[in-house]
Amino acid sequence: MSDSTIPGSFVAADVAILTIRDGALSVLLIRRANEPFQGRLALPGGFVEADETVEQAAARELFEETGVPKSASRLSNIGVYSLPDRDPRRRVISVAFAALVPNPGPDRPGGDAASTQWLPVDRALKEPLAFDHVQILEHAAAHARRQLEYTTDATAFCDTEFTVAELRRVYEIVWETKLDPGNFHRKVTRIDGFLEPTGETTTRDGGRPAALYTAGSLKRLPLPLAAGR
Amino acid sequence: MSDSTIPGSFVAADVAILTIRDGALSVLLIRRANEPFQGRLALPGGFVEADETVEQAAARELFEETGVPKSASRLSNIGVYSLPDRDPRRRVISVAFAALVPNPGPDRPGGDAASTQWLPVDRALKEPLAFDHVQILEHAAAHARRQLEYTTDATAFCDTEFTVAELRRVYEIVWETKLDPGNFHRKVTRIDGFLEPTGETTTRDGGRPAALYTAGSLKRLPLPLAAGR
DNA sequence: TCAGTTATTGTTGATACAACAACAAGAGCG
DNA sequence: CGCTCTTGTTGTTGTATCAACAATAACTGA
Repeated sequence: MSDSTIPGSFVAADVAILTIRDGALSVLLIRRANEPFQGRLALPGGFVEADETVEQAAARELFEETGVPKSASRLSNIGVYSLPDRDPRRRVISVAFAALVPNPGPDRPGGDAASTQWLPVDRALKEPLAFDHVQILEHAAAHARRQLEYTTDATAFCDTEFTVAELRRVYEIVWETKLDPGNFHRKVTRIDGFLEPTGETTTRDGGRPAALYTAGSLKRLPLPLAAGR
Repeated sequence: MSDSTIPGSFVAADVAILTIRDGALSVLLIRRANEPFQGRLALPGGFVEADETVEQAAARELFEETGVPKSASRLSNIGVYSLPDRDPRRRVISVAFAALVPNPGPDRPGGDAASTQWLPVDRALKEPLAFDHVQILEHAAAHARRQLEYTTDATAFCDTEFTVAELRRVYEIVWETKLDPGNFHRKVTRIDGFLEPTGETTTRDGGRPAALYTAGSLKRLPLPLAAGR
């Protein structure tokens, strides 16, 4: 604890805003207007202000770019990126978050319109993103995939009311697997606190009407939901 | 991304150095010599220097306090603590880590001797620790407990060579459960890459000689090791 | 009415696991 | 040396779980 030399830093919060679009896990990117990395695609982010926590800064970025209130998403810390030269100009330590949000629909970037765009994660990872954002995005995607095994976060990708099949599709897309509809249905409906039935049904996916559910209060699954077993 | 106002911060790395001592999950605490919180117990930590990452700063703290090289421990990021007033003097954002180290033996604090001490985590949590270190320690302990389910990190609490029973005791202590010796033995020895047999045996725990193992290359368990099931 | 589609529930054979029993291999002691 | 004590390791078995697949339910649209 050397209180004598105290090197100051700048702390930023960067957010990988993830959703399911057109059958693919996708991320919201912005095109940078300023140096450094002018013109490059980057994750939304900004400096942490004096009166806010890093979580609040991340939630602010999320809202500014998508209009999604923090309560309607699942925001989780995925790491700290602190290589001394990750920003060519000055030292910036970045705290990265992943935000899981429902499909925002056709195309209506909430914030500064033209400069933001959704891109499937696999394609985004091939882009020359600004800073170390390729690495951050890789970690965010891996984090989301793991998160789906142990938590109920998959519901964050769905609208407030959703069917079991819609939830199943989330897992199938993020994990890139096929899941047995019957077994999946039993599994998730049996877990107490995962899904709350609304009593309503819908036929929006065709076929027999499906019961509608909202996300329950359970956050952590008692038994992990496994892929391919 | 407001590049105009750039509020600087100080970034610190705090480390909850955990081990198994006297049958309890324990943490290394230091008694603070300076204000703020002079005289209070605190987690080891310090500011991140200009030329190092937060991980390097944490590893440096770990080595300074225990002499344990980073390679002999499992160091993992457990969160960022950034309430604006968590440090009464100036804004300090803390990146917290948990380090799992083998039992350091009777009592030989590597660093500045008299001011460091091991304390069982439950007792440490009742102390009025400096800053928000109670919260950090709570999270670190919870993190370690969860980590043991999904990863092979339990081996970090053992010496380089250890028996299956010694490993089992780690789980029993951290999870506060009893595990069936036979079933546990089968389970862990069946998992490929978890344990590497050395060919040697030991009778240091009494009874029939037990085979010695070293930690394998596997980091993440294919199936979680569950308590009470 | 019938075909098509999806939802939900049943059935079943294989598998995994917890509980417990049995056996192995040393130490200590008379 | 034989006996007991202790712990490690392997067997056995009834039960619970689960994946695979079949059957049925409830709608839409032709």
